[in-house]
Amino acid sequence: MDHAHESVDLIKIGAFARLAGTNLRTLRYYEELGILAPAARSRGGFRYYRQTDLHRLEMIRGLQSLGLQLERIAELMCAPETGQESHSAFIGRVRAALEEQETLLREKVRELESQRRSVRGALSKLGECSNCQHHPGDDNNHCHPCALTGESLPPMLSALF
Amino acid sequence: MDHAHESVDLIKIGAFARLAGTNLRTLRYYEELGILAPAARSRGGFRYYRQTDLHRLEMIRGLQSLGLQLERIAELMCAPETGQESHSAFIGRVRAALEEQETLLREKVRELESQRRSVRGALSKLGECSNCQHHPGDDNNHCHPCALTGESLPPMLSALF
DNA sequence: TTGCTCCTCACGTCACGTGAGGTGGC
DNA sequence: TTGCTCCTCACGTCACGTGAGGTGGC
Repeated sequence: MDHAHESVDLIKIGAFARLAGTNLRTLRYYEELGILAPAARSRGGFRYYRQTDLHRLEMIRGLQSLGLQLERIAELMCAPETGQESHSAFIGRVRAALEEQETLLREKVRELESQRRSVRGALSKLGECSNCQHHPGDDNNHCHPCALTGESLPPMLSALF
Repeated sequence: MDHAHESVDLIKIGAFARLAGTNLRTLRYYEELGILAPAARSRGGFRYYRQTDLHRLEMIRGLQSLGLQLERIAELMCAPETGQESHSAFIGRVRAALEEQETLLREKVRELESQRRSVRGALSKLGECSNCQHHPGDDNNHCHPCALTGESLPPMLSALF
């Protein structure tokens, strides 16, 4: 348990947090939930992390940014030591986790690209608005429909008018 | 204030939430923060929303999924009625909000594409692992480096080994 | 009038943020 | 020994979740 001094690349929580762009509280919370445990503890209770655990942390952060809760992330990324498990079963779990993430990433990218098209559409319509004497307000139903074209506004403009 | 019955397309909070795929608590919270106010209230206090406000809600949700806090979203999407403001100043604010969103979307998509390449790399390497007799564990430094190739694992595999 | 929807508190939760007060490590 | 880092509580916060108890609307 206490071989911090004999291992090669263990670093303390502060350095680990800096390298990862996060902070101490978050790392302690992840340990509490069993998502990311330090490789060792010193006699005094100091946490020591492996540099390779930076990749694990990056994966956790990536899954969080996709909207997953930490409990779900813990399931997907559960430690290898789940009882006595065959090699192929372990590989299967890893593959399933990666494929799940792939699916989520694909869907999210599609969603964001669609949002982006919507924003671009609004920006291009906004070019006309700057040369228009009509103001969005209660009187003209917030420019719905547009007085120039008679068409309804792009959704992202409707959101702001 | 109380012209719910004379307006055309006002709907109650339940129908609005269903159409938007959200719930009542969230809508009430957005009103409390001043991000999304109902167009009208009935005598009894019932909230009435415009269908066009669905677009506003979608924009809020989109910005949230990019990691923005509601306070920041409130600033970006602040209502037109900010004192006496010129037409061009208002258009300028709208353009700034849309351009900010465009930038955030562009960056996020790049980030997700990069994550996706990383996941794909891990999945392809995992094909080799299923035919390998080595197990990741404390004894072999969790397959770091890989016993077959001598190279370090793809980050997303390192995260799970 | 009945039933469904909506109302306002108000306490709970998740993922941390932020000190208080104390100790470890080179 | 000094200074910086780390430790464990523990209360606060943001964005809601989830009832309790009561009233509005067709």
